[in-house]
Amino acid sequence: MDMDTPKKNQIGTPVSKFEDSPVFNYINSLSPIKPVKSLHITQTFSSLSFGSLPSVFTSPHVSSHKESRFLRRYSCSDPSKPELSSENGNKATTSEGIVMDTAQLYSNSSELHENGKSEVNIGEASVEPQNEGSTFVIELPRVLKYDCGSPDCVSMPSGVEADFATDSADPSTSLVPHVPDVPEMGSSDNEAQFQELCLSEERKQGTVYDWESLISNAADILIFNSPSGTEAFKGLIQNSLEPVTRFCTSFAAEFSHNEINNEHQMQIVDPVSSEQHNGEEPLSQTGDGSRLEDVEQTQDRFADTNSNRGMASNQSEIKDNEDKTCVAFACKSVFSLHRGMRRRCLDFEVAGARRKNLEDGSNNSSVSSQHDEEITANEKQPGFIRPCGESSSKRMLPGIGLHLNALATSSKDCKITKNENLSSGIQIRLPGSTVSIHSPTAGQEGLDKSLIPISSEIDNNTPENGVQLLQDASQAPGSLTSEEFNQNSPKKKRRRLDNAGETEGCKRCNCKKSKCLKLYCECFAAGVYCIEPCSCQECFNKPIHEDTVLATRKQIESRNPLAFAPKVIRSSDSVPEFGDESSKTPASARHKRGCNCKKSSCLKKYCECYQGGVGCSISCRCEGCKNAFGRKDGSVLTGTDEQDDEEAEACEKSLVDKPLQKIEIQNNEEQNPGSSLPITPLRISRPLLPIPFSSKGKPPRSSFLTGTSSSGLYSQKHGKPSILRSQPKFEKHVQTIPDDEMPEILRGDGSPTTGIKTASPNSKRISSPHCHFGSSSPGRRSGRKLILQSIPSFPSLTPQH
DNA sequence: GAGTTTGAAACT
DNA sequence: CAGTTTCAAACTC
Repeated sequence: MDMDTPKKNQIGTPVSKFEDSPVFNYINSLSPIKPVKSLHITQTFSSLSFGSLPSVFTSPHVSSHKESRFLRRYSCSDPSKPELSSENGNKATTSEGIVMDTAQLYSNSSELHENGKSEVNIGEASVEPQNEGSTFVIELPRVLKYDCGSPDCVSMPSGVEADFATDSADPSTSLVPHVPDVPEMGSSDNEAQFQELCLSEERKQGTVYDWESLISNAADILIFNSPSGTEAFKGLIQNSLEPVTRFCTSFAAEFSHNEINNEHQMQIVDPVSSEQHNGEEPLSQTGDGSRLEDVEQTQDRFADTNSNRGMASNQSEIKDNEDKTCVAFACKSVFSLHRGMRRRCLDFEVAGARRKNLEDGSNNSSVSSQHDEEITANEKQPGFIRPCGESSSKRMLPGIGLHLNALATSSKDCKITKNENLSSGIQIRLPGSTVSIHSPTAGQEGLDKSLIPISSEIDNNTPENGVQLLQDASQAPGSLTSEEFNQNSPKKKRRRLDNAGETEGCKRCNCKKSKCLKLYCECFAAGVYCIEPCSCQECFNKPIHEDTVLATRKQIESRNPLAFAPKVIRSSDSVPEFGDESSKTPASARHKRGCNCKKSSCLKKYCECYQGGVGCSISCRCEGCKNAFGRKDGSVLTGTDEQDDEEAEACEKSLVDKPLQKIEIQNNEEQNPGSSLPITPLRISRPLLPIPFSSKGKPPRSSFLTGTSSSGLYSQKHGKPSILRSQPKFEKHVQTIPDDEMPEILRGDGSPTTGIKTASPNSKRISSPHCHFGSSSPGRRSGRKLILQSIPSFPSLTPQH
């Protein structure tokens, strides 16, 4: 809970920044009109949200005509899109001028990017140069909105929230601030869109919550601004049971709201864009049915554009049922929120079960109920999380912190998920989808579908997904990831299977003598109870022996307070996802204690650093370190060109994969240090990879959440709060550097390695291009824009993975 | 699936 | 803190 408040606070600060920014002022000055529009928006928003929504639900296709908008919207915040569209359409009728403008803006922006099709543009991440205010403005607002909503987004969200609150008063202002941010977030509109898409889920989570809260209570709107993001989430969760309509409505309202604002801004900013829109407007304004089609088309386009990436699945889902999408969004949001909780297991199996459940009776309620149950369970179980078998979510919460490490180590799951995310360019969203998977929300078909593919990917790279995954892997930096993903080898298969099992339940242990009461046991170390899949003997790590488990845990902690803390600590950079993230990023994730490898050259999972997807640091005592994620020397694989390339790829990929791990890693405290620490680009880069997730938002969050709870189990008690924490943490990370060790480690990492023992020549790290983020860590913000631009579409897609 | 290797965890 | 033992995962065959 507390965590949430900090986030909000942080958010608030960003907003202020925007307002303070000259750009913001300029915009304000420009927009006398804006206020009026804003008014409309707000009005429409409220009215639409409530009134229009029902219709939307009834007719899923209500989507607005303006495909471009929707596309973006879909891309950005998929679930809400339909609703929004519908609402937008309504709004359009009501306030045609505004709506049209927005549509034009979108279209224009798209045209600007590519002469034509907004979709294409959307798909394309690039277009940095385009930056004409119009384009950016359009997308940005969305992004901002989404970001705003999402707790994850530190800067952005905060800004958004603030804007949101302010919007009621001055939409223009809110918009303005966003614009500047947008460029940072995504160099181009497309990128922004992608990011939005990717992040959308995560953001959605946050946003959704906010929206819901808004819907439920007008006062809730204020909530955005209010620090109590957590509350909003809770409300969402609880509300999840409530008719999805609220979500939809809320989404629609928000979207309309955002769109309107954007439109206004856009218009103000670019008269030209408005003109272009005018030409397009007629189309967009077509009846609602057209809107639906448009939406679908846009989605399709999206899918097409992103098909290579693997987005299609998600989009298809959306297409399937707009209403469902609404629900899905809600679910996703909920899931995303819970991700951290569940993440521990990331159990695909569980997810599948959940999916099934969702499908069967899939209902938000189910989800919420699950969450509730989980929560309750968590509360009941002080320390440990149940294994996958049990309510994974519950487990996740408590044990997340520990699990994170373990999970990270187990990276398999994480990687898989990451891959998945990556695989679907838009896929980035996939993460969300993955989330959805986990989430009980599965009620939605779309979600289910997404989930299924994902699962398939996870299990085996299913043809579709698999291909994508492969591609992704190829694309993805992480040579490692590719390896893991590709794992067609029997072993790999095993792992997958195991992972599947693990993911289902989490990791499986095979303890024979430790009774699963020592850190030897991954389950115990992760703060999770052993479950069926475990092959352990004489296991005491079960709820039945809760007392024993807790007592043992205490003992171990008394010896080493950080024994259950995530082994891998990420720098806050990773967290910063949002726009900044990439730029900020160079997350320097490091192993807390460092490894002591002598024969594995830190190239095998024997090495905890490698297993955790992080580079070795000064703290490592390894010999002949060749850690692909970064050598303790500080050189990141630079030594070998291959490695470099791989690293570069890996950076992105690994980031994708690692994000989970990284997520895991982060304890609030620990994270902070990392942020502060200068990161070696290479190391950071990969570690940063996770950050991309952050950009994607969800993964990081969950990870963060999980990670945040250094003592996942215990943290679980706080459960939700932990999630909230996670978000705040990101921001905080940078600022705060709580942990003793972590910071040091990170620092050590950041600093060129002393190469204590390493026999290998320590080559200075070569800041691999991929590491962009990492390099920029110090001056994150300043570099953001550059980074975004520099970032390949791929990264942007994944939203930083 | 059995056996080996490896390095962390635990112990002294 | 260093050295040794124990342990279970990772890996190989």
